[in-house]
Amino acid sequence: MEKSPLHSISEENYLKAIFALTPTSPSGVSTNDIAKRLDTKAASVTDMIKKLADKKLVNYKKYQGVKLTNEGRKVAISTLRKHRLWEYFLVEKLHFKWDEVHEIAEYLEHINSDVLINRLDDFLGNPEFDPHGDPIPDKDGNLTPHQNITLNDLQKDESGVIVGVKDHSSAYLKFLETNGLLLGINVKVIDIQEFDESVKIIVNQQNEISLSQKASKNLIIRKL
Amino acid sequence: MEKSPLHSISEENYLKAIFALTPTSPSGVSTNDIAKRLDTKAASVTDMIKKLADKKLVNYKKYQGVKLTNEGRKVAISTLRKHRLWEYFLVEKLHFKWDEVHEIAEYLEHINSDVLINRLDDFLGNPEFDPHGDPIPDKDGNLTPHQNITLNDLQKDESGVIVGVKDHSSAYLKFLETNGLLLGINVKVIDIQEFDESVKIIVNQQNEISLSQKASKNLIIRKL
DNA sequence: AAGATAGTTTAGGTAAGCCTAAAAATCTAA
DNA sequence: TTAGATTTTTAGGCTTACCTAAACTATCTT
Ligand SMILES: [Mn+2]
Ligand SMILES: [Mn+2]
Ligand SMILES: [Mn+2]
Ligand SMILES: [Mn+2]
Repeated sequence: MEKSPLHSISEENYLKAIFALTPTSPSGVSTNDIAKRLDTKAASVTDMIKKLADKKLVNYKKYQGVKLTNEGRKVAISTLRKHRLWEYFLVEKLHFKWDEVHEIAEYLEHINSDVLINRLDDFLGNPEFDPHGDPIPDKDGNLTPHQNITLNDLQKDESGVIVGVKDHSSAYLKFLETNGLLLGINVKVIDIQEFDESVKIIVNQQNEISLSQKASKNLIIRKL
Repeated sequence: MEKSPLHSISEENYLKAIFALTPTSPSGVSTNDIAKRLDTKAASVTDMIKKLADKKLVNYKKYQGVKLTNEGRKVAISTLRKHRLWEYFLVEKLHFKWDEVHEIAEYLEHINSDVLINRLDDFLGNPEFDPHGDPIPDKDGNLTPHQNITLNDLQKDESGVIVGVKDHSSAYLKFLETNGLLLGINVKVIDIQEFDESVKIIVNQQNEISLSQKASKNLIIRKL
């Protein structure tokens, strides 16, 4: 008798997607949004939602969108924990760049062994944030949510420290890296253009660069 | 357009099983042997063998058993490399015992990223042997085969060093551990019972213990 | 309030990887 | 050398996770 996993890889990916989309659709995540995020078709999403509802991982009423149950949220957070710990491992121990780790972690996150992930956590020194500044849930599923102030919210002459990114695309992360915009770096807004909301900033009290609104609204900041 | 892996997890497991069974059935590995090793049914094996033959990973003639092609052997060895490197990681970095790592490595071995596995290899210091004494293939697929002399082959008063195990079961590994029979340990045969081929040995020039033939023929030795 | 449109579900189908039961091939041993 | 046993293959089914096309529901526009 082989012990089969409680949740399939697909189920875990759906739960994680619903969890991620919940803040912007708290009244119910739509079929289409899930389909877009998982690069699949709406009909497939409806299929899977029914299975998740049968397993009591989501609450679902036709045409009303979907919400995680407590149990579903637990699975999503546990998957996030694994994803972020593996990302941290890849960057800190195997010297990957922060734009190279997401895809590999998409696979590693589905290795389900509590012993494994807790030992990895200890081996890494119980890190609080992943390489993109996202908080790593602890083994009891506690997740300190990000503050949501971005560079775009700063006024002229205000400064802050980079603590995370909202856009995890390789293109964006590479762009940040070439401009020295890494976690922990100090930024000060010295000018804001009205017409396109682009900002001129000083990076680390040294270089002066200018960022589009799209770039600045994806950079999470702790105000100083 | 998602890039889908060249070989499925199932395909990799079949290729690994065929590779492992080849030494004892060089003229062709039988359907039943594969089924037993993978804990599946003969009919399922026939299905998969056909798929592998279509992909030119094995040569197959009905009722004649199956042999790996060069390409198939490459995939098998690459999977072994991953399996053994992850086992080494689990024992050396996460402090698992040697009897606890196999199952987890069964999953980790299917994460297919050359960059990942080569960086892991470097991080671990390019180990040559896994926690069970099995050789780890290098990145070009070179695999130094084990010598096959076991404790059972030693004559009275001969001694050797433990370099591996043939039986990887948790029961056997735990038994060895409680008797101090670990890799690198010195053993000397001081008596052999004719009637049941059990041996009395001295472990590490200290403890005297007695081993059944079943126990001694699964312990790989380098003669001194 | 009705029709157009956008979003969602259903219907029906596919491929992978497994299964049981039955048929066919091969091996073994008298 | 041939009957019986064993092994292997085939036939037909199942589940998961996808898909397209068509039908349905909800929402927006006039
Ligand atoms: Mn994933
Ligand atoms: Mn991340
Ligand atoms: Mn495996
Ligand atoms: Mn091993």
